[in-house]
Amino acid sequence: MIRVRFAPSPTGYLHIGGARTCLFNWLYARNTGGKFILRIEDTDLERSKKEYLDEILESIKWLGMEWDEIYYQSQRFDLYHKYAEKLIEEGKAYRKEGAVFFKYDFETIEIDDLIRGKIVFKELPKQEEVIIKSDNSPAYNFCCVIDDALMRVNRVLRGEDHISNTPKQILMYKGLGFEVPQFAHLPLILSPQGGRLSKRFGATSIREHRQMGYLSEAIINYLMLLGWSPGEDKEIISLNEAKNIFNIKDVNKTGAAFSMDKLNWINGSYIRSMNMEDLSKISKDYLPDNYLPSWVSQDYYNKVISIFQERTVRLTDLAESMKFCFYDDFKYNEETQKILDNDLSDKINCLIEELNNVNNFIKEEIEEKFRKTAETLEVKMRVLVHPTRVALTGNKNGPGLFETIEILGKEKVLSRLRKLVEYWGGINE
RNA sequence: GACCCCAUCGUCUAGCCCGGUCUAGGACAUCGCCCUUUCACGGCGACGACGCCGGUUCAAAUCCGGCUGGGGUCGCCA
Repeated sequence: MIRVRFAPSPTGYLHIGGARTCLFNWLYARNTGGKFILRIEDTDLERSKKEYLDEILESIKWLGMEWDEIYYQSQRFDLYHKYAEKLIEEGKAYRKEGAVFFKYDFETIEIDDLIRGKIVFKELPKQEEVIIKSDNSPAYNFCCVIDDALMRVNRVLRGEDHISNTPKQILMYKGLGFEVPQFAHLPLILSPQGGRLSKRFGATSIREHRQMGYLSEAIINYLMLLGWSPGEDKEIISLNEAKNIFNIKDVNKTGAAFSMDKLNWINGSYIRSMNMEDLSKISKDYLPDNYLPSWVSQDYYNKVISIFQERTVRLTDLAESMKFCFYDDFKYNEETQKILDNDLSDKINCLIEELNNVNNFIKEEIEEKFRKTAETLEVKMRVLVHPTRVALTGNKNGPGLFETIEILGKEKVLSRLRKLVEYWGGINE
């Protein structure tokens, strides 16, 4: 049975790269019917924080993954010390400057990487490696080897940045008398410019992306596409579908640059495909406190959401774009004012009258009235449409005007149109 | 600098393992057209890549070598 693990260190929030490593481990385990282990590498007591730990666990779950076993290195210090003692007794390690060093002889090391094939190290920069630090805490490479061996991890999938750790670790496996697992080094996720994904590039944590209005399905979908392809020109794919066809052999070797544009596209695509109930519910998590006036009914809210659904890229966009549906007190801005340069009071007054006569206030009837009015006044539809949109929404573009009118309702529509006429009156005085 | 990894459109990729089906396919982005009351969605189209040099071969994006370029690691961090 295949046993893989994701081993985050709770010294920061779960970032994009970590999430992708976690994802590929998860996919590999689920595809093969193996086990997915989570190991918290909290040996750095100084930098490890409970806050980070909680967030990492939360993010993994939020992304839709679950683990079969979880371990904490901070609870296993005795174990590491025991093995260190054993190595000392066997003459494979020694104490020096208050620390314990593992010593190894120069030796050619071969890694048979599942993704890269054979990797050969002809020499190593050092002949010793700290395994117990002078403050008595165990060092990374040592814990990693002991845990992977004891947890019976037989496939180690990790970032390419760990390739250079691998020969040291193999030497430790051998020194400890453990069986060496198979390794697979995943390509790195690079910044949009191609360099290292770091602070320079705005948001790196999953948490931040969630806060920015990205859906977990979109993030996970996008991450999957970085270094792996489901084939058949498929781009939108769920975690569940992916787990059925994932194969470690199909993973690329090349680093992949992170593209916000593509993530945005995928996110929009998922938003568009959501059902009303789900979108309505989740969208509320992204509204500022006390954003919705008390008079707003669920039915009205849903209708509003429905006209914005196909033009929403991130859930956080909604609060701003929907504003005119809940508030009357918007101003015509500089850009929209240009559309109101011509005083069309007479024409808009006709329109007000016509709309006032609509009994069944639905978009078909409303459109009908618009066409009729335009025809009577011998003007193009656009002459009426554009100023009306500005009067009703404050913006020069947005959802279809007739459905917007239907949703706003006769009362709001007429009062906002009258306000426009007043505005023109004010200018002319 | 040493060691290691990588190399197809601007970006993510398909194809490469098993050479001919590739005048290299798809997606994002960009641009244009259509739909249309605007934006968006959708549809159609354009732009756009096998890094370079050698070798093997009747034939190379595909195999081999070198070069160049990019990336990673060189912590008593993980």
